[in-house]
Amino acid sequence: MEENQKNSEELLEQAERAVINSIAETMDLYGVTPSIGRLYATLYFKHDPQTLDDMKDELGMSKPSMSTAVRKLQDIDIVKKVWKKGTRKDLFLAEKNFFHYFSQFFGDKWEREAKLNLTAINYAEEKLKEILEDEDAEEKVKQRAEQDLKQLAEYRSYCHWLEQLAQSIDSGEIFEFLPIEKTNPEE
Amino acid sequence: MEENQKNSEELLEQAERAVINSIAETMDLYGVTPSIGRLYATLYFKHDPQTLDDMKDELGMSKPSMSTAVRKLQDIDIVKKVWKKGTRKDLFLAEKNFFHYFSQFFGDKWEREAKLNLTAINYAEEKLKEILEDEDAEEKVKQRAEQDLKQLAEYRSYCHWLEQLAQSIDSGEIFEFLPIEKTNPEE
DNA sequence: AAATATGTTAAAAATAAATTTAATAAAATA
DNA sequence: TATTTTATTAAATTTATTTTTAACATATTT
Repeated sequence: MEENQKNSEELLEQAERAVINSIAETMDLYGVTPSIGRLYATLYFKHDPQTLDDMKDELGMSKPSMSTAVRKLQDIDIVKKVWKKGTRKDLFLAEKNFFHYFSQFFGDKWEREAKLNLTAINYAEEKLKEILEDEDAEEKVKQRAEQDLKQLAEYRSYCHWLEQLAQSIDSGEIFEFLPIEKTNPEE
Repeated sequence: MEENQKNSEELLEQAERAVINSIAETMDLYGVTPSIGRLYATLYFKHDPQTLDDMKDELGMSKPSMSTAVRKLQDIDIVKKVWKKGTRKDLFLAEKNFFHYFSQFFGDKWEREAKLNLTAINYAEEKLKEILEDEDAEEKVKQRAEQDLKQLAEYRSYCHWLEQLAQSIDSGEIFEFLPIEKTNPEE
């Protein structure tokens, strides 16, 4: 029985460890460093809020590292500070809903990308049209301006599409097109 | 007239420069360094294929840098090597369809993320179920195993959803839900 | 108010990534 | 086949990022 208890704990450890590793490995996609990814993955399996000291012991890193890492995770809204009576230390809990995270992250990124590029495209189109309207401009330059304008029109389409996508994720509309399915185990 | 020709060229330069800067700035989203992003942005406005020497002159960097940068861009399929009679130097042309790029990039990333995590989730679920079936396991451990299983079921849903999304982008189905619109200028 | 506990900022150190120069390899011309 | 041109790899350098140690600030307890 002693034996078995030990075994169960080991199994639990193995199970969690496997998922922690894969989360940490894939989290670079969301713009966090491996260490910060690993911190999040570790918190993902904590069902009670953790202190900075807990984290530093768990990961074998310094406390300032934990402090900055956890702030980064708060910035991207996947870790929250919680309050508990009687504790002086700050306590943190991981947001476990990946959809929330996904939406936030890509929504922001795509919106930023679209906005920035659309601004540049608008500016460029203005200049290029000036060239086309200038009777004294060299033919070669005019041709190139025209070619650029054609290209930029396509780019504009793409930016607008990105905005649409971001918006449909933000509003949740996308889940009408691609519903979230409660899936059954074993693939 | 001399004056005006000069002016048109300047306008063209300004127009292209603005878009090059914004592309370079947003391209980190697609996992390339600023330099490589800038190289792509520069190639985006070249209507004739460019040699490594062209690029190195344009960006003021070394040839080996251009060589590795252009290979990276080939890897992610947004630059193609082209062949032209009579030239000994390699020639490269930018893929200008951003949808193509978007699909490729996120499709791959999301598929990889989903696959890797699903593998870990499957492994973990197996172990956790073993714990639940073990009569000698401590109650505390069993409870935690159950909690983990619940969490992982949600995570599995997310991974499957990601796979769906990747697939619908890959197949183009997503464009039925979010059509690409030919947009008109000035926002 | 002094002592202690906690978290954060700043400087320093360590690590990793990007870039260049130099060396090598491969291909093309003479 | 020797020479030249072009591209790539390897080593060295530079630059940027991450992490730590040490100093500081803030709050809490005694």
